[in-house]
Amino acid sequence: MPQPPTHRLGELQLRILQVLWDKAEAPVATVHEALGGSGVFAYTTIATMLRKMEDRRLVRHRTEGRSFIYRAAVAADEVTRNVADHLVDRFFAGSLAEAVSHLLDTRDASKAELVELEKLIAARKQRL
Amino acid sequence: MPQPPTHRLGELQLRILQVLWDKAEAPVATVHEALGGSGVFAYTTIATMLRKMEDRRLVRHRTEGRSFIYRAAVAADEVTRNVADHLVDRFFAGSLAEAVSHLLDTRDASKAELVELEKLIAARKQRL
DNA sequence: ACGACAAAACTACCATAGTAGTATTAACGC
DNA sequence: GCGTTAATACTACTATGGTAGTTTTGTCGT
Repeated sequence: MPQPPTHRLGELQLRILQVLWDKAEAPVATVHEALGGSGVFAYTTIATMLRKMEDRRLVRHRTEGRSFIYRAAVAADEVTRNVADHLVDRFFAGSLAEAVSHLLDTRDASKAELVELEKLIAARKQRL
Repeated sequence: MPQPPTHRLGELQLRILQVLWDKAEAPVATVHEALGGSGVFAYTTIATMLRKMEDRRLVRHRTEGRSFIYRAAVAADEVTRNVADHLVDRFFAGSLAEAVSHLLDTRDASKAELVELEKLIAARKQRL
């Protein structure tokens, strides 16, 4: 089965997946609610999107009574990895350091964050 | 002028922008060539895309003789920042450390890279 | 002046994301 | 049984990215 190209998901698709990752599984109504309810999206919008996403094998469903209970068919890690990799490749010519440098530049990291990053890196150096 | 939403550019658009960032300005033919010439894209594909991108204010052009000389209307930094921010927000709930951690996990960074990152972070700590 | 050429303009597709109204169906309460 | 309701199914439409053929136009060499 060709994994769907997860590095190019739309905004809504992502949000839907995040709900499903969070809840493991959920009927349409729950996803709809989690995304802000009818003030934000029509119920049918979510239902339609879920159906389209099932075509693309991003989610699956089982039936319970007359309801479809959906769950994600791609792992959060998987998607995150694809997106992040893609980003680093496209914008930083594959250079991790450049990518991080840019992140530090533009999100002005706090002292605490920097310390945490140092710890991360130290830990990783150990592991080599 | 509402900046165009640069965090959602297509692959080709990105590649075109990268050529223009690299060359400052260029006629269609040059962009076309830089992207691999007719073996990869028809000339008209690039021309059409550039026109669409001008509609969306991603590029601008001036006329020289009968040729359009295009240049990027969005800065590389700008776009990179938007995309990276978007990524961190969407996937890591805004946590820079989480984002970097994930990057380290999945791209198994070399020792040299880790050292470089340490330097980056040290330098940044100084600057606070 | 005229024809060749090169450039842009126009047109036309396809795919996918997003959005949502309308139709259908099926179960449940009464 | 029958109607209400809640669910999915169907349909339709907009926007955008990608792709490229066809047409028009303008300039340059002869």
